[in-house]
Amino acid sequence: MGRPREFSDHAVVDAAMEVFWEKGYEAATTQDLCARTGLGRGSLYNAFGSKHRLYEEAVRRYAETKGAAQLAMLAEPGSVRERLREMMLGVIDADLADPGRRGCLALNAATEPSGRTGDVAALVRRQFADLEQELCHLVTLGQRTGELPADRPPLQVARTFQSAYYGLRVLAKVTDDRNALLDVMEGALAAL
Amino acid sequence: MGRPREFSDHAVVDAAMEVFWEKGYEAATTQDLCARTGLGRGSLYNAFGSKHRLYEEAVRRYAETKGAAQLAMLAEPGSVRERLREMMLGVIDADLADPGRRGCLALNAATEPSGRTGDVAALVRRQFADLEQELCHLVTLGQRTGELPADRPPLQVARTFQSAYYGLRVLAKVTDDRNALLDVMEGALAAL
DNA sequence: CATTTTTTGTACTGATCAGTCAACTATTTA
DNA sequence: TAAATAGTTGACTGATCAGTACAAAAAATG
Repeated sequence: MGRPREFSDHAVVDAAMEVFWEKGYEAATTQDLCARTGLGRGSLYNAFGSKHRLYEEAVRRYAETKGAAQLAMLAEPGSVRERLREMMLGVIDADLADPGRRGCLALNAATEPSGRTGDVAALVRRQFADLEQELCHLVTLGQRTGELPADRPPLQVARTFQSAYYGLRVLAKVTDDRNALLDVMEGALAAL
Repeated sequence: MGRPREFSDHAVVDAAMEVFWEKGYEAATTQDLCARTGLGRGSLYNAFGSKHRLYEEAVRRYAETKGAAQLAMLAEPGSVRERLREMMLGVIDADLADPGRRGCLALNAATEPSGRTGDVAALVRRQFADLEQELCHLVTLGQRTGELPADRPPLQVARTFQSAYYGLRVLAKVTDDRNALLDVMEGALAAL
């Protein structure tokens, strides 16, 4: 009861996510957030309490949308190598095409001091763990079907691939050298 | 001529480096920098001009000290695998032992928006390139001596290893799971 | 010793920060 | 329609920000 909200929570968190994604937590101002979300200060604080709580929501939303989409992509049909190649190629193209070089919000949050404690860190950990699990599942599958050599523990292989993947996204932050990124991809696939 | 400085530039930049390393660029305040360096605002600004210029100096200093030390470690005697294992083990131990989880300053700079443009980005790029080159040299050496299989381009192998290395440092930011980090190491070494 | 040059310490600046508050508006409920 | 409830608005707060101004202090130069 009472006056209804004039905005959709999802849309507002999506907008806030964009701000944090572009600027990081520290550099994002509440003014930026108001401008992008279209909300006044009062509404923003009434709905989310603080800049940091909104940040948590944004990271959560990132996991629910972008993170989930990536996991879904990995679950599509095709050989294991094809799917992993698809994922990395998609990231290379997306990162290089983005003039703001925002990269991966979860990775950004992991690196920024503000995201290394409390709820944000927990969200990031979970997102990392989800990817690890999906990759491990894929490697296990590939080993079972004979597509991949089965001489090494799937979890180890998955974790190494995941590391190469995050390293790739770090490199993509500062380099324009597509060939370097493609080398990372080829090497990571060859290491399976 | 004129009054001599009461401080050593190196010592001051070292102190500033610690601040930026712990807090990142945005969250580090000029007050933090004054407190840690022991300089007054006047001296700091007279000597370095701005917070951002001091940041540049700090990143440069990081490359000159920590970065160079790491490259030197890779050049020590021992088999290629031994040296690479040493490097990763050292990083795992160091990162997990650091309560502040500062990680690698160059990597932090690469992900923070402030470090993705201008001189700081150039410094980070160079540091990445230096490591790539040293790794490539090591792989080439290993392939020549027969320690490593020579069926893949050394540069590709080096780049993939480098990516896994940076990914490792990202993971170490949010996880305490030493086994997960060791898996990354073992997998990266197995992929050589 | 007086002048020049540079550093140092500190008080100060305007801007901007995250967050608050009270008046006002819109809706539900009785 | 009147009371209750919740959302919106924009001005406001004190704190803190990066950076500056300036006078005092310390050295070099003549």
